[in-house]
Amino acid sequence: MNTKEKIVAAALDVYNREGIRTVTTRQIAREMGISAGNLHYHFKHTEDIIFTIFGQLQRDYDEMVALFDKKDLVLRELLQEFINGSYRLINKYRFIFVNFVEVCAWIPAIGESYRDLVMRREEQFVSLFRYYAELGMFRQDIPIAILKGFIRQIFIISDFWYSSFAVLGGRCQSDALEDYRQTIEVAFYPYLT
Amino acid sequence: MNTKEKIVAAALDVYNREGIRTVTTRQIAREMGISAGNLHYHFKHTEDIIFTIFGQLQRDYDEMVALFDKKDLVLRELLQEFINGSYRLINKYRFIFVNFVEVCAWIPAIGESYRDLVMRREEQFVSLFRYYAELGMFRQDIPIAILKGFIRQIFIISDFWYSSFAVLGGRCQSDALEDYRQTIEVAFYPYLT
DNA sequence: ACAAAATTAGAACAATTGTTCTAATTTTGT
DNA sequence: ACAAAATTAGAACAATTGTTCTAATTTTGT
Repeated sequence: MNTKEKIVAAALDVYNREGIRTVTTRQIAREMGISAGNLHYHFKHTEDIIFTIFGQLQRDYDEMVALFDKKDLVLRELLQEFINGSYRLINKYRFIFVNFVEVCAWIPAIGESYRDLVMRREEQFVSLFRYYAELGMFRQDIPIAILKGFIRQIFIISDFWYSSFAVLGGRCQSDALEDYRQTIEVAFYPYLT
Repeated sequence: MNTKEKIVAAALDVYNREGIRTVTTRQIAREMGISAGNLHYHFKHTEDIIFTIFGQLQRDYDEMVALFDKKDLVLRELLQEFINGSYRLINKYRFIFVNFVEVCAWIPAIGESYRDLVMRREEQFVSLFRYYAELGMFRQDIPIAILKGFIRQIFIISDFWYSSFAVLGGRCQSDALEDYRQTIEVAFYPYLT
């Protein structure tokens, strides 16, 4: 791992731990035992670090989705894979989810990139649900408007479940995954056959 | 409106507009045409302003709920009142919702106060749904675990819908309410009879 | 009317911030 | 082996921050 990668890893760690509000580039540098000057040699601006982290999140996400496609799963299996996989990402990059609006206002390219991702995701979900509806695993009597609303719901829950969990005072890791699983499953419950 | 109230109003306005990340007490003071020294005469610390705003949000919320209780509504009417009322609050205090985790980490009293509110809200919802289930307006066959999960879902959506809307690039006010209404209604859809 | 208290503006302070600059050291390609 | 390029530490900079201090002005209670 070269210095640039180490900076990204350290920044992710510190941001997750303390939030973007109070963390400084000096603190990130100190934490990893390099000078602030050196950090800014590799990343001229703080935004550049965060933008790099966001890029990593997107690559991780695409990788996860590609993995699902290969496996050809039953809907309930896919749901479990989705829960485990998305939880891992949400937890790994939680500071971004916790500060999503501010980050997008600060670095507009992240907002644009996210909106692209969401549009792709939405289509994937629609065709996925159609596929499982034909296999009799997903309800067939759902109007498209409701279906899109349901997908929107899943996005809100998966993007902001961590924020809610954190605000409610959740700490323990094992509780966290169970809480996330429960929340997503309940959202799906009325739509499964 | 005395100076103290004016400061709170101006702060709410500026925070909603620009987010807590970049706004300074100097900027709030400048915006309302008073000196920074004067602002800090009324609020020694920045946290005190935010804590006051959060107190206002809670009073507004309690007021809204009390209004519902008086009216003795049919479930679908109540749902509409809830959507309109909660939207008004979410929009009025949007900067808090957008920075909920950071605000709670910064000012622990807000987190504690919110957790109290959520516990009260949860009980209210359970007994409300029981009441409407007896009247045949809400499904009676929902296990309590699912019901609690559904309530959790509603909280996540109402607390973070704005964040999602903002990140998706939503701007226009009229679109916003419709989007919120649609999202909440779809969440309720499978549980109404 | 007038003393005491409350409010105000503006200067001042000490700390911190992101970033740049400089000079030294290390690594790389040949 | 050695010149050029990349990396590093640490000092330096200019701007900004929340907050305090001081002295003036305004309001309040009697």
